[in-house]
Amino acid sequence: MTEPLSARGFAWHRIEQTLLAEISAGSPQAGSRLPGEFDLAERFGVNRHTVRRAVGTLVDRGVVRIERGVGAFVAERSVLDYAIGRRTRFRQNLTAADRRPGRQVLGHRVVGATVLVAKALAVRAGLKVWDIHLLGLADGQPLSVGSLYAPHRRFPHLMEHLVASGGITEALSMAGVHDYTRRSTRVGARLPTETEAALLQQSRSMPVLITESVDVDQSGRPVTYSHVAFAAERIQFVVDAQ
Amino acid sequence: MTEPLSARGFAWHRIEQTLLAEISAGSPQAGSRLPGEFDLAERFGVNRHTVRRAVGTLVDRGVVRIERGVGAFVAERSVLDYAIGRRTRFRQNLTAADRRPGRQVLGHRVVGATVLVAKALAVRAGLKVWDIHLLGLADGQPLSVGSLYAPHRRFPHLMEHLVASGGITEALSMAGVHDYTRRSTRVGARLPTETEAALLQQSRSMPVLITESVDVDQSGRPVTYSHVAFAAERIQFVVDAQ
DNA sequence: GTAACATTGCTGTCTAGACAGCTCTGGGAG
DNA sequence: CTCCCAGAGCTGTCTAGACAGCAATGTTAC
Repeated sequence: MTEPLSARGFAWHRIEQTLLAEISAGSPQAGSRLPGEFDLAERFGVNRHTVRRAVGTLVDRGVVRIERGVGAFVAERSVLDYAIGRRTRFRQNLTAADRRPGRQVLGHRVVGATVLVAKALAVRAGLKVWDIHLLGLADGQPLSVGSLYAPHRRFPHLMEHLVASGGITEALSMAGVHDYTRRSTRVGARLPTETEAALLQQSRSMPVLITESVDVDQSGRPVTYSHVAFAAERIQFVVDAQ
Repeated sequence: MTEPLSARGFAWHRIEQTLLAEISAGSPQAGSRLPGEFDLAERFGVNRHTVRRAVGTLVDRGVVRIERGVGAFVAERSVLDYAIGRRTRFRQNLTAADRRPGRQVLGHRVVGATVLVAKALAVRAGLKVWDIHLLGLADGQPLSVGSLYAPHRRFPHLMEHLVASGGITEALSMAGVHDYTRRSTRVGARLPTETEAALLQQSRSMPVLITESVDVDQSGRPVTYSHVAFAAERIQFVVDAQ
């Protein structure tokens, strides 16, 4: 919910800060359960709804995770370093961090390129392109979700290759593109849509990092364009000078 | 507040969707005022608090902006493209986008380098370093807030130079570093702290993009280390292959 | 032993009302 | 004419209570 800057001094804010301090101090350990709403209300001498307000902001911050009908738990997390550079590869990045990579095709279709996609792929608007909806996993946990666009004419069997090999690099290789490099990446952040939050299994109030990227083949010709949302609480991008 | 995935079907969710659709359709134009809480409550046949829940989620999404004592307004925004590369410069990026750049020193002190800062600057932990708290402005509106770290021994008069010139590039030049390049940048996203939200004049539920960067001089020696939070709703990073 | 059921404890939604605090506006005092 | 202040209109906080819905537990019937 909205949290004005004048929040200091209000009961719910005081309770939020107290709980936050206790969690930081390790009193309710990561993963363990918080007292119930009625217990907390009694402890702080306020109504249950005021406690709900305080705990709600902690959920928004990602400090606390709530299971309906069960209780509130202190959240736990770990952040992945994801290198962005000329040779950005999902699989490579994850194995480098000792995480088990996973790809899942959520759906695919052939559509006319929008102006944005067409510009990125350097084709004319309306040209048939693949739109492959992909989920990226790290150790089985969802990490990214987004669309991969590629010209259908140049890669008519891309989906079959993708299904057969399981990796994008491999699928492109089967299609004759044995090497590709990242030409540009745009990075932004926003709150996720309902669908994104559900697929990433994260709260709607935790941000997602948005990347829009173009990969080109050895001759500099655009091969794929990707629009991907990453769970910001589980990832961090690293841009090194090349 | 927390928004479970089973939200569909509840009154507040229905109201949220209805208002969202109307805003998307342009009925309450960007910048214009929404009806008051009592009016909306009457219109949807619910209690005022249920309307507040719905509007609150729209505020969290950045669709609506609330001014206390006045009313709720449809938010409007514009996103700045900010290039991240070897020659990343705040002033340059802004003037390239035809925005008026501004810097404001919020405070400065000399501290012992933490392990993190020491590692970035390639000095021993505990060495005296500048910690200059800076606010970055675009057309007078706050865009970024963060700390700039630099070895105090090498740049004893950095603050004076910064005040005299107003720019980091200029201040470093006066200290003998006539050119520097970005060695690495880490990009992440999270929700802002209370202070950050206040300084950036944004909602606590809108994400900030976090960059940690190291600039090096021509000999490759680290010059400055920066930890900066950008208002994600007003900026987008562009990483181009160099 | 096991499957179906009822109970218990918890979170989620909604209503109703009271009061505080902020912003703007209009009227009166100077 | 200007300044100040009261009031109107609005959002923010908190209380109180009711009921729905979910999950785990224990109990009963087979």
